[in-house]
Amino acid sequence: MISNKDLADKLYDIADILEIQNAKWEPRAYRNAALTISGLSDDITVIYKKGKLLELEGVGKSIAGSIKEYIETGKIKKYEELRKKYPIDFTTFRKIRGLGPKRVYSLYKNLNIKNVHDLKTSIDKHNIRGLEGFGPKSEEDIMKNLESFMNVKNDRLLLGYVIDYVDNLINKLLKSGLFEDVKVAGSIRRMKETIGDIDILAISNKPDKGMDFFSRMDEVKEVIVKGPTKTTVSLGIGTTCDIRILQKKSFGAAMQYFTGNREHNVKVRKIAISRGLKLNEYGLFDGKKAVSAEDEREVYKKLGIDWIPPELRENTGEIEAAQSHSLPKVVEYDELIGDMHVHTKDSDGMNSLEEMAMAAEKNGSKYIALTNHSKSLPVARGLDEKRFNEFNIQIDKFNDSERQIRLLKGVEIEILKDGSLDLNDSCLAGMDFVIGALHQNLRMGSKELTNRLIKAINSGRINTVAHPMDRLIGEREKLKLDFERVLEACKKNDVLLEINGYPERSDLPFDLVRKAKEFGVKFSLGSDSHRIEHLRFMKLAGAIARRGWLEKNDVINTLGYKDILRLKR
DNA sequence: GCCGTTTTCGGCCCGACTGTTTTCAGTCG
Repeated sequence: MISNKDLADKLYDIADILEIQNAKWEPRAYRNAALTISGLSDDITVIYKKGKLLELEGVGKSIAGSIKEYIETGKIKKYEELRKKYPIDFTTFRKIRGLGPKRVYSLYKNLNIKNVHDLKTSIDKHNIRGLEGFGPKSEEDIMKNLESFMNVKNDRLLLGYVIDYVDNLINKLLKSGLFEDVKVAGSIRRMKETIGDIDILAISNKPDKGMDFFSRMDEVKEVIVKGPTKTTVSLGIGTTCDIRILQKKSFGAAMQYFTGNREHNVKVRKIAISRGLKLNEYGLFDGKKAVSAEDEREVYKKLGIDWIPPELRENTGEIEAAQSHSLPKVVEYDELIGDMHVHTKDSDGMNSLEEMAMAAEKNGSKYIALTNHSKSLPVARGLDEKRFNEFNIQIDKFNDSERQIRLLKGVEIEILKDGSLDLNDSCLAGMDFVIGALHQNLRMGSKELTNRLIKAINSGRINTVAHPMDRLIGEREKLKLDFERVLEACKKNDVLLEINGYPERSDLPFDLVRKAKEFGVKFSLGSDSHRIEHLRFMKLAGAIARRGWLEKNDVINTLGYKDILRLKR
């Protein structure tokens, strides 16, 4: 079985080699195809079997042929032949900053450097300086970048743990008095679950001083590039940060330019070209005249495109929808008035019922569901029927008090190995909201696992499925479920799917959210809080909902307390 | 090699920074 990543790497390698051979446009074509494939949510093999390769952006007859060949034989003849001529580890070299195909080739041609090991040896012998186009500075930079490549775990950071850090950074910049405005763009503005770097845009009349201030902040580990309009640094938290300083009159264009993912931006710029205009970070231009620049909405409008919420700017159809004025009105963060997944210290949380309730009320929640674990999850000190009944009496007492916030009696119940539920029916009858969860015995075949989950969905006892894919970003892959069968069962039984905002989980993933919505399934959002500081993860769940194109009616957290109670099973 | 609301041929997103050049190629995002 081949992976999308392996295929994309091979296509990128082909592009690199073709570029060495001075091919003009083919490298770009191969890179476009590789980019599309690495961004797919479906397995390329599945797409191939459906006969839909040619529908992929950037994949034409020739590349589709190569993909077919790779899936069927495990090899691509064109790739093998090119690699025979250039036996270079391009895939690894691409990850080292400052080494593109041309310089990699020069190193190979002159010093027979084929891989990272060879590179290290040549650096140690100072063989690189003196090469045409390389000086002592180049050698030093390559050494530094090689070192940081070997040291840095190439993990992307989790959005949930970066947001506050970036807010703090921005506040420091604003407080310096050197900037009129500072905003975050890039993947953080899109609220992507993981981020590769931090993009900051700033307005300043004193760009030189502003750049000096920025590059000397405590958070900065090293300055990578520094100019009057653009500076890149690496930060102590293990990521790079770009800052661009602009004038107020072009800030909207810059926000547009630096927010969308690459494919989104390329497509929007192409639309500009098709209208005889040019779009860059300084504005939308008709010749030399700026048609619009200060306001982001205006930039889109002038291109005949409705404004697109940042979370949607991934080139997954949002541009076409915005052109035909058929974008969904995605759910707003402040429409999410309750949190449907909260733990207390009665199972594995850190705070009491009262502490969680009051913190949530302070955050603006109208209600939260207290959903502790059930007895068959001993590591989380799961509750049995008796303890749940006692706990629910505390909830009744709290709800009788004068406080504004309301608590729902809930449980995150174990779906046992045979698909049955971990608490008896009379206990479940006392619950307002039941979350079914798979936590244990996950090493079973796809069919068995799917049947187990569907049995629970068919039970008529659960409201939603906790973190349905059970993935942990960077640690554990998604469950091998037959997702379409799960969706059918959910729809038939009016069972929701959870969007779990806990950063490592971020589950359902947004692309599957969208698929589930198209199926007609609805959603419950939860922070999966285990302490009061986690309650803010509701916003991350909201972001995933928006990234999955969900509207107000797709999400139960937009309901009032009384309507939520009607969901009781 | 890919693609099409000016096109099945003739284009292909755009600009900043760096080091090594002496006006620019390479790299990055």
